[in-house]
Amino acid sequence: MAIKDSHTEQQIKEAAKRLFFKEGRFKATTQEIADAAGVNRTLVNYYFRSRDVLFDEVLKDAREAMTNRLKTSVGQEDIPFRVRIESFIDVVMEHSLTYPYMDIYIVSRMNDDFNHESDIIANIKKNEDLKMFLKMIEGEMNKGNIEKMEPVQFLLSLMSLLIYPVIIQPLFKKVLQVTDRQYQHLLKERKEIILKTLLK
Amino acid sequence: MAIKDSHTEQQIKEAAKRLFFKEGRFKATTQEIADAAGVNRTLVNYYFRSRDVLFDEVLKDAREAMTNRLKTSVGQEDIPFRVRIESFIDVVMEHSLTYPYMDIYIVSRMNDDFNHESDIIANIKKNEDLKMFLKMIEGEMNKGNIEKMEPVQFLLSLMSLLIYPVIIQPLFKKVLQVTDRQYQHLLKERKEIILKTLLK
DNA sequence: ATTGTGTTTAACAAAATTGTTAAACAAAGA
DNA sequence: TCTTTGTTTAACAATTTTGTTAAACACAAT
Repeated sequence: MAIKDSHTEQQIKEAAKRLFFKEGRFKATTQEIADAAGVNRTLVNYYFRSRDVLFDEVLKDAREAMTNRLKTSVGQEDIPFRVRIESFIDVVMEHSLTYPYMDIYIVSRMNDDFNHESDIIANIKKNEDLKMFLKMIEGEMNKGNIEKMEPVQFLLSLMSLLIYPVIIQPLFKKVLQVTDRQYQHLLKERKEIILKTLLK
Repeated sequence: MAIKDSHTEQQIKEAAKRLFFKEGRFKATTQEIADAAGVNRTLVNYYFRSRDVLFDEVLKDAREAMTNRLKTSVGQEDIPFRVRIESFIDVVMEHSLTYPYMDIYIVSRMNDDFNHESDIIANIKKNEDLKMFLKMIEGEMNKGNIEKMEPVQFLLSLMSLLIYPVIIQPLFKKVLQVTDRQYQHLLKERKEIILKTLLK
């Protein structure tokens, strides 16, 4: 076997993640993915059985990477709440800039997939880390550090403020008539704004 | 000519809006649209030349409807800022609940359409109403009613808090393990939360 | 050198999707 | 009634997309 090329599978995955999650090419074909990876299209079917399986695998990968990054930074013990939130913002913001369309693509696939064929999507569920995070938020509310509300609402607001400006970027650049540079600048400023907005 | 059926075109449009913007079926085929409208598929091509033209027309319709609703409520003269914002929230929230995926679908189409074939998308631009709205926000910042920042950032936050929770609904219902009823309840509560969050 | 294993390719088949054409149809007006 | 106009349908053609198969290939181990 050709050891040098054992990374073909990885190249295909990378290309798929790029097209699906980064460039938001929701209907990228196997041909386009193969082209982006610089390989023969048949290899997509050789390594992954179908386009859907490929999608599910890269989705699983990307979600796991995300979860791990959150665990090792936000999940640390004995750090003050504010630092934890800052950490959360950093990780999610970076992830969101790398793969802006990941979550939206999941939603899009959920909407298409009314037969519930995807195990990966079927297995998305509340995990312990999330429960802990929500508990922590609740604690801060009781301490009076955050406005009181359902902890889930705080999480919703936080995620909204972080992710929406990134996914809506192409449209807002036109609507607001700002250049790419200007918009990137706006995004960078958002961490401080989000902190001020949510942690008064 | 059959007067009774002059609404066929409208039925197709309604079905398209429903599938594209409400149900988030991004890759809905002309057949699916025709089925949803209860008409023969060929009629889609008869009334609209192609799927893309149909998309552009319903997009144009939906955006115009939205703009008009904003104009007649938010755009009124001599109303206090807070009422104006409340009005904005009401209109955008209602629109977002009716057509959650509209903006995202536009973005998705912009990402696909690197040849810039769509006039409707090409013609999206900053309008006077938006400029006025941003000016008004700036004014309130100077009066000290809102945290000072780029007015555009305020708009971004406002839109994020309003729209993201709606589009991410299918995913978050799974992640948070809440029922549809519970999530709808969360969404209803958001108006107050957004007001408290942004207009301290 | 040859065998075996995993990789890559081209050729093929099947299905899905789109758009066109020509004929059938329905109703209104001459 | 007959003609005209606009609507609807079925049949067709073209294209795109997917997935399979079998052969070619490369390399490692024997």
